[in-house]
Parts: sequence; C-alpha cells; structure tokens
Amino acid sequence: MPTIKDVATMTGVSIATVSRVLNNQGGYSEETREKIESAAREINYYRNKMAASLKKSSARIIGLIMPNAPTLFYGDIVEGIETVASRNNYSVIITHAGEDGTNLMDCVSLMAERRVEGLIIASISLDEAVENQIQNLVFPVVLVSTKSNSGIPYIKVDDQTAAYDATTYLIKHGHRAVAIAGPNMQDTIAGLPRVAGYRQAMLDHNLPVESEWIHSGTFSFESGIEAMHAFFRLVHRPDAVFAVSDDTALGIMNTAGDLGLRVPDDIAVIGYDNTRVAEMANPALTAVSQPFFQMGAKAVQKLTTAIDSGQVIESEILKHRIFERRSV
Amino acid sequence: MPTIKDVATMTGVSIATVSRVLNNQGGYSEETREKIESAAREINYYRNKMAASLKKSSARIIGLIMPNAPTLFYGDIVEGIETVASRNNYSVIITHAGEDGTNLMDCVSLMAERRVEGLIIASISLDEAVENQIQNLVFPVVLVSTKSNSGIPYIKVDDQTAAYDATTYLIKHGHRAVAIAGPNMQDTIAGLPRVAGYRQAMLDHNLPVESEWIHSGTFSFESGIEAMHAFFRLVHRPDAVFAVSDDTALGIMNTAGDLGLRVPDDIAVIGYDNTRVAEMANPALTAVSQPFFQMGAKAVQKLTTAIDSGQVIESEILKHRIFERRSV
DNA sequence: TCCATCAGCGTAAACGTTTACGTTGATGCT
DNA sequence: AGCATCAACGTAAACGTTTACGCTGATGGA
Repeated sequence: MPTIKDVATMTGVSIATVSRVLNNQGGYSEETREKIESAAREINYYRNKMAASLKKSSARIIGLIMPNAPTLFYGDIVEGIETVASRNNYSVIITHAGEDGTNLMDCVSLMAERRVEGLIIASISLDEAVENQIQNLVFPVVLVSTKSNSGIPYIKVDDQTAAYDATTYLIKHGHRAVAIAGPNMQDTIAGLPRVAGYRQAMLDHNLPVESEWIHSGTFSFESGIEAMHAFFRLVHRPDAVFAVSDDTALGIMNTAGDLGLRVPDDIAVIGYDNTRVAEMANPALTAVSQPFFQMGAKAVQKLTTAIDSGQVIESEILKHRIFERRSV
Repeated sequence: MPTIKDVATMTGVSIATVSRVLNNQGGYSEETREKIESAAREINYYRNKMAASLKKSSARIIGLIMPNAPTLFYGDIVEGIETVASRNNYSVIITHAGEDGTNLMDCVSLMAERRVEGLIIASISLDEAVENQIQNLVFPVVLVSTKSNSGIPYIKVDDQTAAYDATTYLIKHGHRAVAIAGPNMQDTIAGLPRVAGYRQAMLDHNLPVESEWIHSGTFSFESGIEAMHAFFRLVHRPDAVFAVSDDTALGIMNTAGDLGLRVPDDIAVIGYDNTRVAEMANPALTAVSQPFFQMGAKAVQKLTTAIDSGQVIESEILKHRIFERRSV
C-alpha cells in the first residue's frame, strides 16, 4: 500500500509536510496542499491509523464485549454505542464472551492488547477473577445492563424497583393473584432482584404469594410457555403474570391463547425490556422498558469524558418506564 | 503502559528474547521463559498489537458496515461474523452507514485507514461512487444480504425465487387471491425482485393479480398495518398475503385480528426472514428464511481464504427454506 | 543596509514490535 | 585437540506515522 513517503516523493516535499496537510495543521502553502492532496488521491493513499496510533499512543478505539445470548435488544445497544462513538471519532471493536461470559477474561485481554481506550461490557455478570483483572486495567471500563460489587461503574435500571413497579401496575389494575415467570434463580443481577421486587410489591399490598406462582426459567420464550402451562394446572390460578422478559411474556401470551385464555381478560401480562416485539405482539404488550440505545450511548459518553479528563466514572441508575399497551 | 522493554530489563534479557517467548517461537530455555512470563504477569504487561501489526503489516481485523435500520436480525448477522472471525484470530470492527447507507464512503475510508484485512458490507445497496471506491481497495470485500452489479462478490438468497416459492406455497394451500405487502418499490435488491417473484408465481398458476393486491411500503411493521387495512377495504379481498418481512407479517396478522379476521382461516400470511419473532408470533408465523447467522459466517470464511490465498471471492446464493408453522 | 520575524519547509527521533542475522559457549565427535 | 553444530541469546533495522526542532529565504521596519 502507498505510504506517506510515496506521496512525499511524488510531490517533491518531505513526509513531514505531507503529514501536516493530511492533518490540516497549517504550515504549508495552498499550492503544496493541492499538490499533495491530488497526489494522494491519485495513488489511492489511505493514511495508516495504526502507525499514527502507535506514535500518538491513542488508538481511538473503544471495545465492546457482549454475551452470545440471542437477544432482541442486541442491535439497539450496539447502535447506541456506535452512534456516539463515531460521533467522537472512535471506532468500536466487538467481541463475544460466550453464552454466560465464559470467555470473558480472554476478551478483556484482547481488548487490552488492541489498546482500546475504553471498554464496555454488556449484560454479563463478572466473577472475581475478571473483576480483579479489570481493576488493574489502565483504561476506563463501564458495565451496561449488569453490575459489579467491587466498584466497577455500571449503567442499568434498578431491576428490583422496576419489578416492583411492574407488579404494582398489575395490582393497581385489579389483579390479586399475580405470578412471576422466567427468572433465572442463579442470576443475582437480573434474576433474584426481580423476584425480590415482585415479592415486595405483593407484600406491600397485603397479597399472599403462593410458591407455585414463582416459576423460574431462563428469560426465554420457552420459559414463558412452560410457566403458563404450570400456572394453568394450578387450582388457584393466577390472573396476571409479570414476565421477566418480553420473550417470556410472548411465551405466556401464546400458550394462554392456546389454552383458551384471553389476554388481558382472563389473564393479564406485563413484559420486561420493551423490545421492538412488544408493540408487535398481539395484543400489544405492556412492558417496563430498559432504554438500551440510551444505555449504550451513555456508556460511551461516560467513557469519553473519562478518557479526556482522567476522572473516574460514576455508576448511574437509568429510570425505567412502563409502556402501557393492551395486554393488561 | 509497560512495554516489552520493561520486562526485558526486569529479567535481564533482550527484547528479542521476550518477543520470542511471548510468541512461543522457541529459542530460549525453560528457565528464561518462566522468568519472562512471571515478570510480564507481575507488571501487568499486555502486548501492543498495534505495534506488532505495524511491523507485520497485518492487523488481523475485519471490518463490518451495517445500516442503521432497526432490524431484528442485526444480532444474528453480527454473531455469525464475529464467531468465525474470532475463531480465526480476527477482531471485528463495526460501523454504521446511516439509514440508507448515506455515509458509506466515509465508512469504507475509515476501514481502509484502520487497515482491515477484509470488509463486509451488510444490507446496504451501493451507488456507483462507492462501487468505484471498493474496486480500488487492496483488501477483499464481500456483500451480505445485498448485491452489486459491478463484480463485487455477494452472499444472499435469491429474493425473486424465494418470493416465488413463498407465494407458490400459499397457492398450493388453496389460496387464489394472494396479495403482497410491504415492498419498497425503490429498492432494486430486496423490493422489486420480490414482487417480480410474486407476479411470476401468480402468472405460472394462471391467477390474476389485481393492482390493489400489491401494497408497497418500507418492510416495516407499520407497512403491514397499512396494507391490511387497505386489503380489508377491497371488494375482492385477498385470502392470503405474502409479507416481505416478518415485521410486515406481524403487522398484517395483528390488524387482521383487529378487523375480526382469523389467521389462517380467514386470511393466511407468510413472512420473510424467519427472525426470532416468527416462532413467537401468535399464531406462529410461517416464513421463508434468510440464514443470517450462516451468511455472516460464510462471509468471513470467504474473506479469510481470500486473504490467505489472494484468490478472488465468488458470489454465492444461499438456499432459502420455508419454515412451516401455523399462519397458513 | 541591517536585523528581526515568520511562513514554509526539512531532519530526525520516537512509538513498540518483529525478525534477519550475528555471536557465544557448550557439547559431541573424530 | 580441533572442529562442527547447535541452543540460547543479543543487535539493529524496519514498519508508517507524528512532532520537536532547526533551517532558509523573503519581507518589513528602522
């Protein structure tokens, strides 16, 4: 590939001058600028950012580590990140850490080797080894839609109060036997807090919760199907369910339909995430939202200001919101 | 950040030796390897891939350019790409080219400056300027879910025969008044070919097509809603519709329900894409599939073999398939 | 006329690696 | 003893930039 040296010899100037016009730094005549620019165009010259980054020790790359889970909000979060990244002249490089983040340490190391200037880890819960590794990094890291208990900053909604609000919403609409479907009980970030919020809401409204009303799962569509079948068999059948994801909510709604129950008349359901399928469901799904795009955007903003200022990043709880549609 | 030189002075060897053990190249004793490795760990050394890439003039990065369109298959295609990329020790760097690829030239330039070794452009149609730019690139480029008429290789399904098969499927199931909903008539890649396939299928089965049965749109959910309302008002109302995307299909199904029509009894619908929502729809949506994950995976495979061999990439038509569910 | 100033440009070092090539000492063989 | 061989390492150049610093000639002012 052509280098700066090629265009320098073509135009009879030094590489320093070429570099200067390529970076609009001034210190050259209008005439030489035109010569250089047309020469560069002619030989199809593209500057080598790797070399520049090496010299400046600033690669203008931010890293993104995602789980392999086939989630519908994947695109939103990536777009949020990439949008504000590119606006600040950063490129983003993306990796997957396996279904449950098995591969996370390697991903972090890779990012360090690539000399990213900031790192975002989305929707993966960290074990102690990774937390240690991250503490020793020289660039800022921020978690999105997950959290840490060792000081690594994160951006997420408050799962517990979001869950609290969701079930309270059901209660306010007259439901007394409300169930929860889909939470992974091993998941201390998105699982347990949501059932805790659910429990608290029931408690605060003096409603009993039967143990069969808590049907755990994996946040998946299938979890919703299983849960609904289980609920259906109950003698004291719930009349509303808080699904811990939109996928799960659709599973609930579909099998409710198969079972001859009408949503929301026979059974109300509220979802979680407010992905694009929520409005496409039938009936349209009422859901509490996680603002994925905004989360990604905010993560990059925090990262860039941290990079520029050297200041440490503060965690932030984003406010959720219930999007009322027609499933309750 | 610590460099190779730091660990060299720490252990009393030269940087060449450090480099050798870091790359498992042999030519050192077991003793020094251990010294070096533990020293590296101690000072938290990460090799600088940018510097290495500069020297080796191989960055092991492949570029991915996506549209900004909020599509549900975004995640699948990215995962397909990243999975086989990382398996081959490539990182992937991702950019968005705006809603309709407005920004595409800049994106390509950025990729060239970052010295990607291969480039994937997904789901964006190229204008002449970009095609020219791409022709002059020194690294291989492959298009995914879009095509080119100037020799740039692509991977996609055959939209026209896929559309043909979809409407034939409806016809075989006894429908005679089949409509098409959602195609963008400006889109010569995903729009026109699909209505052409639709028309051909109708023609081959001696079925008349009324002009009102072709309801154009933007592949969106809303397009489906509009189309269904329009169909409903017709005196000769269609009894089946081929939706040009799953989103559109859901729009059709939902408003059909609102209008008191039952799917598939009163009106059958077949989707396109077979995204994850297809199985989550109610009733589950029969759809012709685009294998997004596989498309991404295949793109990277072609890219890596092209990089290694220098050979030119051949376009490939992936076979679509109809996933039969319950909407027809 | 002389000097200061400055636009316009060149020189060279540095960024952190990789790697061709050279060097050293030990070992084995005759 | 003499030599070849080889394991184990060091030296230094190179990759393509950026940038501090220095230089030159023209210009203007006194």
